[in-house]
Amino acid sequence: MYSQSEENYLKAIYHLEESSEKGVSTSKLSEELQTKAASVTEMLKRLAEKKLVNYQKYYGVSLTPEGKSWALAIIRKHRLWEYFLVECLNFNWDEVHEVAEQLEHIQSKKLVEELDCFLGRPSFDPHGDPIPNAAGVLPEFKKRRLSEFKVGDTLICKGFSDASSSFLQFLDQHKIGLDTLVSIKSIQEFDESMLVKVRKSEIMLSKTATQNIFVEKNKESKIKEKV
Amino acid sequence: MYSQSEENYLKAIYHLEESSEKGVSTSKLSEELQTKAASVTEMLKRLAEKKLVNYQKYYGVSLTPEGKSWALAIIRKHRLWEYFLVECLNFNWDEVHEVAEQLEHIQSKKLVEELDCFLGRPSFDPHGDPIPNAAGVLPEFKKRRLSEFKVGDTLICKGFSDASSSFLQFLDQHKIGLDTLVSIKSIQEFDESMLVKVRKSEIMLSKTATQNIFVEKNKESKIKEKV
DNA sequence: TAAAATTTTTAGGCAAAGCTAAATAATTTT
DNA sequence: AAAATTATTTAGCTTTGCCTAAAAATTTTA
Repeated sequence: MYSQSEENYLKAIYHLEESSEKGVSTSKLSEELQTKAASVTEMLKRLAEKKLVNYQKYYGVSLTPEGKSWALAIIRKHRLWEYFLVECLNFNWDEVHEVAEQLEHIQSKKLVEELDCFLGRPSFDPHGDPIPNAAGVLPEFKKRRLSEFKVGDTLICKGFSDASSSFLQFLDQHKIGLDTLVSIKSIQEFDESMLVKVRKSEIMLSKTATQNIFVEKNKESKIKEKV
Repeated sequence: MYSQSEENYLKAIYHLEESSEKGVSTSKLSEELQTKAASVTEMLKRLAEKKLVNYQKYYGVSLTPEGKSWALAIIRKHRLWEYFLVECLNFNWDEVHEVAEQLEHIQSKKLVEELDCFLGRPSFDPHGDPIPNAAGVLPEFKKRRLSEFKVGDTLICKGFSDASSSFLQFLDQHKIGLDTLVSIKSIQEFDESMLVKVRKSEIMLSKTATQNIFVEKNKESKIKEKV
């Protein structure tokens, strides 16, 4: 339907709209996409003709509803593929982006829906970013960091921030990955480090670490609490 | 490394070299790729410069070892993705081609190797076509049709010919799919139809049907025979 | 508020990959 | 063996998406 290049522009505009109050300018886009401003201008004219963006010479650009919904569809694909790569194909979180950039442009409604289903309709990708559903709606609950919880809570790891490879290796060593169960045993007051239980063993996590681990409340553990 | 278009040419040349004794001509290629002969000539010159093909004006084209190995890499990806789509994502055999045409161009060594591993290193795709290994070597044993076997043999379905959708539905109804076990109970002499056992039930298959089902000898059943 | 600085757009090019029409080479027919 | 037919290549044009350099608009600053 649209070219890879056009899709990349839509995605970039979407991300820039999200991450800043002001509108999206030609120069911001050119930096994001690593192209020259002149090329951006040209493309914006083309996208405006296709009614994917509102573009006013010299005054920046915004997505139309059509453009936004297309951007969300690409982001959905990107994040589902990232999830697949980490969950099924043993990729690390810092390796998935490049490949997902390619996979997100594959055109097939059925492919996306079946992949989503195969993966168990995940709500967050391995970086903790929300995955829009087929209708382009983002999950309501926002991502929460392990550092936000208290002693006694049991949580399921649902994502990790882009982090140094040493952090990554640390998690790997302790076999902390997507869907790993973690329960908080104690919290040191002075540095907010946590002693957590993972499977059979107890591990000490610094505040830096707990801020970079995204989690969800464990539904099963709620049941146990009641019993 | 190479563009999608270049890869499609390499693949097309490979297939035409396989399927006919004579060399590959500009017109054959232009028909295969649905482009004009003039465009083919242009591309062949480009591929020759990159040492992917041997090209002699007016006398057709052939792949160099480099070109052949690249073609096999693409075919490997194509068939692995087809296998994935059918096995994991509920695609039917007649739906996979279009999507695999896109997926085969994704560039990532790790992706291909991990996918291969995830799928259990299959030797044949859902159409019964052989999948080259990472070194570009095709599986030795060639595909065999159910119709070639005799009473008492137990076999594993490994592929199905491109067939009518009614054949497809028939197989679906009887839950005959990839890796389904089939054992031959009896063969009618006059029309070579087979009575086969699939799980709990017995099914009658016409010769047309048995010729379109590709199978492999079941290793486990060999063991049972010896016991 | 006018000059300076910055940002954006326009104009003109380039490469990839397709096209049509015309020219040329190869093959077949007479 | 020449003519006719068919296949292939060349030449010139189109679109996409990028580039540089120059021009124009906007914003900042003095």
